[in-house]
Amino acid sequence: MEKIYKIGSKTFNCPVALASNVINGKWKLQIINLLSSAEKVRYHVLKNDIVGISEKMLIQHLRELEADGLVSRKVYPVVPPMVEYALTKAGKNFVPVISSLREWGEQYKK
Amino acid sequence: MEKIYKIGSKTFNCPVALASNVINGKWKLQIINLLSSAEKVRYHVLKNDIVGISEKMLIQHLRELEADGLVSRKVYPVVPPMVEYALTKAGKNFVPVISSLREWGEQYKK
DNA sequence: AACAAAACTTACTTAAAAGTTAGCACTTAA
DNA sequence: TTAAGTGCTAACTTTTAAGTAAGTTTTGTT
Repeated sequence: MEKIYKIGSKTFNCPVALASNVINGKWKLQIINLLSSAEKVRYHVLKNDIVGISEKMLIQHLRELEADGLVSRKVYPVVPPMVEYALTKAGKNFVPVISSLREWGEQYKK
Repeated sequence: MEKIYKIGSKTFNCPVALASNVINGKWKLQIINLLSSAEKVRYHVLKNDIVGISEKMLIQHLRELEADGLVSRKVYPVVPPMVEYALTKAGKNFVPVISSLREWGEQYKK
């Protein structure tokens, strides 16, 4: 019997392969990173703080993270629109990964 | 003045962006994961243990990890060939990231 | 009447990543 | 003489990711 790891409809044979798949995407880690800095973050804040990201990619990655259960989305029925993104439980569980990743990256500071 | 993070000829404005770039690639985390399981690992072991990877991608990712300074390569002049891959200092520094990633992934075990 | 704000959506193009198949080099063993 | 073992490389195709630019909605404000 083989160990099986599942998220949504995706199946993997090791936890690292699963995690790797979930964070695959040019901006995913940066999005999670920013979301981890506050309880909730509005769309335009994400857009402004992640340097270089296009709206298309931001939305696309947010939707994927939502589908994978790391991110939640709350819409307020106002005009102009207001949408807040936040980490779910699974997303918050991911924060230690981001922290160690950030710490690793710090060694390359110039 | 903006904080700048550099690895090779690549420049980033945040450590997470840098790390994200280094591990970008379908199999990179799995390769680092396997390399972290021993002092040195032979090419065919990597090839056999990472389910689904093609030789092209394995070599390509190994070369990129080498270029980014996480992996070292040692060739023994014998026949049939023998090549050992290992984590460098920077690669070993990355192991805590892999560990927390693996732990996060474990919650999806079925 | 036009414009601004916020959070998108759509259509399209380009670029990059990944997959496929085949082949090579060298030596030993069957 | 033929095959096996090991670690690749090259050429090519397919698939996926990412980028670009424009348009949409709703209401308040100038």
